[in-house]
Amino acid sequence: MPSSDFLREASARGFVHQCTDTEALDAALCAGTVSGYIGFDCTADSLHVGSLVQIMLLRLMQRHGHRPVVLMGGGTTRIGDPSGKDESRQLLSDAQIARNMAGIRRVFDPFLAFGDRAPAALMPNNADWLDKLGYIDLLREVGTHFTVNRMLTFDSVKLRLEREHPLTFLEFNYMILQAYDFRELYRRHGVTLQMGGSDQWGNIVSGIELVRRTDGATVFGLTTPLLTTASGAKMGKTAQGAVWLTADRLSPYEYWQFWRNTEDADVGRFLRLFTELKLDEIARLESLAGAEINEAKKVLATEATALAHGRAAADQAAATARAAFEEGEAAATLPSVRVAETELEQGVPAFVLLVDAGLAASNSEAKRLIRQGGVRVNDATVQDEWFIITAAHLRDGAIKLSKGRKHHVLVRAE
RNA sequence: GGAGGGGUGCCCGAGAGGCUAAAGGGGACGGACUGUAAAUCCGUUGGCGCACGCCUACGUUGGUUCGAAUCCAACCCCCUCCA
Repeated sequence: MPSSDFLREASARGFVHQCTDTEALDAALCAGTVSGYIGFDCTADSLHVGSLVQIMLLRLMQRHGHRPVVLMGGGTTRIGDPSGKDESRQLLSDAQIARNMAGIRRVFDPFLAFGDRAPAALMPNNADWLDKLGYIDLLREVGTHFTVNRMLTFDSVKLRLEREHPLTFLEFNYMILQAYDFRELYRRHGVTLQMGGSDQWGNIVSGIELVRRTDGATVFGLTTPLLTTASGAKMGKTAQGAVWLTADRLSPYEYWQFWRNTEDADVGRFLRLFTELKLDEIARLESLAGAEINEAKKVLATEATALAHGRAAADQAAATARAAFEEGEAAATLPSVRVAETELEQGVPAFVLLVDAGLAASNSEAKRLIRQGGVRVNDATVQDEWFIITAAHLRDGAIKLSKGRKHHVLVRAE
């Protein structure tokens, strides 16, 4: 059992997959403030739940008085992470990267305190040092510490070679750049811990060794488990796409819904990782049997939403869902679309409204949905694919349009 | 630079002149069953005011043909081996 608060809670909550030296890290955490970092690529202007474990881990550090460091991969993104498959990654412009970085910064605001609070979070950008690197200098100074023999043994490399999938030299160099990042953060900010997903293990270890060889310092690495749902699916994909952490990409209500629809078997694990409820409370919630566990899912949804979007938005999302699902009412806070009043008075085919409301991608799809009995207007199933919706369907100024059991949109006249 | 293999729908992957809007699987969506869960079963899965019609689609551009994802040419990209 680790004696540092941070490590003890991190392992109890399921954040720890592997650690380079648990005891020594634990001792360092007990001795004083530790700065730990996780790197993020700047390939989009927001992050999705796929990164949430890492974000929560940084937050956990800060809660226990340590300094979280968010490394923006401004430099590495200029090259483009080659780990994707055959897709030709389009190079992002510097302006786009800058924009993405600003967007990602926003993601962290609710999770970390950057200001002047004691161990304020930092957000350096590796472009600050990578851009200036001279190739020959790097080879002489860093390259000598890496043996190809060793590099070939890393899983990321080995798997590729075994499966006879191409591995570009650029990709092969990635671990060197990442190792360089670690050393740079150690030198600039005294960062002694790198965290990341379990797939980062090799890269992290490389950094640790580089720091030890060139600077004679002992630094640590810690990885989080790879997250999949209990039924094996990748975390964070939903009908509409990725589950984004910012409201401009995904509304708090939909974010809440995502967590509400967690599989039974994942509830306990997710409560530990993605909420800050006490562990005994979580134990109680996850032990709920049968339909009771829905209560736990609601708590999970509300707590997780509160972290990303604030308590008020989370409560409102919960209330909206309660009204829509448990009372069968059209809560005024459901997502809504506006339609011209005149149009509504003349009557609009239901399939057209479905498309306008974003519930269907095309008229064909909308009609298909109706044919399959998946569409309801004010909770009455639409039978005819040419069904016309008129102002007469308005209830309190809105029409509740539903697709399937879970998707509701209010159509308002204007 | 040389030799060979390949680029198909959201993804994987069949097809090798008309019967192909393109098998099969995955994913996704809808329905049934439920608990806004999982598993299971059924259905759907290019667009178009849309049932036998039109348009768009098998790397790109041209060509052969009554007719091309399928044949030919050039080009682009990827992979393997050789130099």
